[in-house]
Parts: sequence; C-alpha cells; structure tokens
Amino acid sequence: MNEDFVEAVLSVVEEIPPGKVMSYGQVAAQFGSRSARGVGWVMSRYGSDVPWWRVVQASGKPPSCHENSAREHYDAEGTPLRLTGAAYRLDRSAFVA
DNA sequence: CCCGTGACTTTAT
DNA sequence: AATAAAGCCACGG
Repeated sequence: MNEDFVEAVLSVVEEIPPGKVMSYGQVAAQFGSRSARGVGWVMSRYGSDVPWWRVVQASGKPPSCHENSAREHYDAEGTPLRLTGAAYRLDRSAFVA
C-alpha cells in the first residue's frame, strides 16, 4: 500500500487542533492531493489511530456513518457542530463555525 | 489490465 | 433547491 498517502492523511488528521474540524477535501489538499475518497478510504482502515471525528464532510456534517458516535466525541472534546458548510473553502486551515 | 467499491467533493443541469 | 455526472486515490476481485 502507499504508506506515504496513509502517513500523510494520518499526519494531517492528527494535527487538527481540538475544537476544530477539517473536511476530507481540505485534509487531502493539505498533503497535496485532491482525493477526498482516498482520505475516507484511509480513515476506514487507519482511522482507528487518529481523531477521525475531527474530519467531517464538506457540508460540515460528520461522516455518513459514525455520526452518532462522532457526536459523543464532539460532546467530550467540546467541538461545536454549527458548520454550515461555507467557510471551509476560503479558509484552508482547520475551521470551526 | 479493467471494473467495482468506499467514512468524498465539485460543477453543471 | 435537488439531482446527475465527473473527478479523485487506493485496494480487491
């Protein structure tokens, strides 16, 4: 497998500060790729080792699966979930509404 | 080598 | 606003 790809994704996700979230596309863009699917693919396999709940869809909503579990993490970490899906494109950094 | 699949994104109709 | 199609990366069959 391309450990570089995996390593890049995991690194970016692990660097997301608490209370902030990044979209898959933004995470991919952080390491010079554009594959949100690649990121999601990595997450499905290696997400267990990274704060996957800090990675959300471009719409700002948690992943299609795990949304319920993600809310527990948000509640525990205090991550606000008021992303309306507007700021992610202009702000390529970890964002929070 | 080609096709399908997956925690996705974006543009166009 | 909602739906459709294309694009993207990696893996398995």
